[in-house]
Amino acid sequence: MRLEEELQQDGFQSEHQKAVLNILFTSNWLESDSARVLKPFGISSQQYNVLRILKGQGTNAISVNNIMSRMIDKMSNASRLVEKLRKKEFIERVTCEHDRRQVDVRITETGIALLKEADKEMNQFDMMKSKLSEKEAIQLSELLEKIRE
Amino acid sequence: MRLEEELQQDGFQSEHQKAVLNILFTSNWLESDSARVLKPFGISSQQYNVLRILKGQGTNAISVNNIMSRMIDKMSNASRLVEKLRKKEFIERVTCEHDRRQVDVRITETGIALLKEADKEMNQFDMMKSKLSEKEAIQLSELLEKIRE
DNA sequence: TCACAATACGTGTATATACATTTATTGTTT
DNA sequence: AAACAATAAATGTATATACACGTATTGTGA
Repeated sequence: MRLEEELQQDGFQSEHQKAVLNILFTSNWLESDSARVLKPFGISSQQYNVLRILKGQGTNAISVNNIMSRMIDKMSNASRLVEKLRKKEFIERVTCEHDRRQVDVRITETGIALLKEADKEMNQFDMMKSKLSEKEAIQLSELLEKIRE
Repeated sequence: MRLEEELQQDGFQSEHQKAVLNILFTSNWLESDSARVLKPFGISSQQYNVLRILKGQGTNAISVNNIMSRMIDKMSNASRLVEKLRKKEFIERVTCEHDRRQVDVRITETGIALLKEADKEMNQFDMMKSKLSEKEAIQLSELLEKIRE
């Protein structure tokens, strides 16, 4: 849908301004969709993000810092997120031998099972595939990465 | 910067997944930049958004509902945002004659002055102009709007 | 080796946010 | 006109978040 209609405006200062607002708006749009899907599972999209990062590490335990550096939202409090996931038994802590400041974390079987169920409902990637060709997806990533140069 | 480096990953499941994560990451990146710029002015980026909407209306007062429908983040509590801006005297309320449920709001001189100062520092649009051509900005908006179809 | 900087993580606190509910007013139906 | 639905905005409340500061541990330079 055109941004002009979404924000009830007749126009924007420039195409550059419109592009910025489109990024922010689309991100919010995606975010609120995943919040809705994840709510029945009792996790936030940030917690989902952490679980996916940990699943990507398989049986490896990684540090809270390592998790943080892989998160989309760098500013979030990884420590508290991890604690919340631990209380729900989706992840577990492993004491790190060579550096006792560090807390290593890995996903549990329960966590993997949850992700499996949640991923069935999280159809954002399938949605994307129906909306954009692979070529267009690559183009989109290229444009966004150009902005962050 | 490439998303693989930003998130310390060697790859993604698909170009579609990468594109979704790129949208979320870039939005966060823009958002935290504006939060940093706006902090000295004592307003959040949502409050800035409301002020810009009201400035766009000139001397016209518009309802809280109207503001909400124009906001990027639809889920935010427009009522409370308006109250915060009013306390700082950046906006004022006008009692609506024909519908006393409604609260009309308009920007004050102080608010306009603040926006003027803040806009000097908010160089996201200039930044965008240096990173993307107008053609690319249009292309980016088109791709994002295609996703939301 | 001892002081001190650096690092990893946790916590305190003020503020923000999401969502449901409440209050006030207006529209509508009979 | 009375009863009830619909709408606009405010508020209550639980949770989330940002940011500064605290604590424990490790690295490092004199």
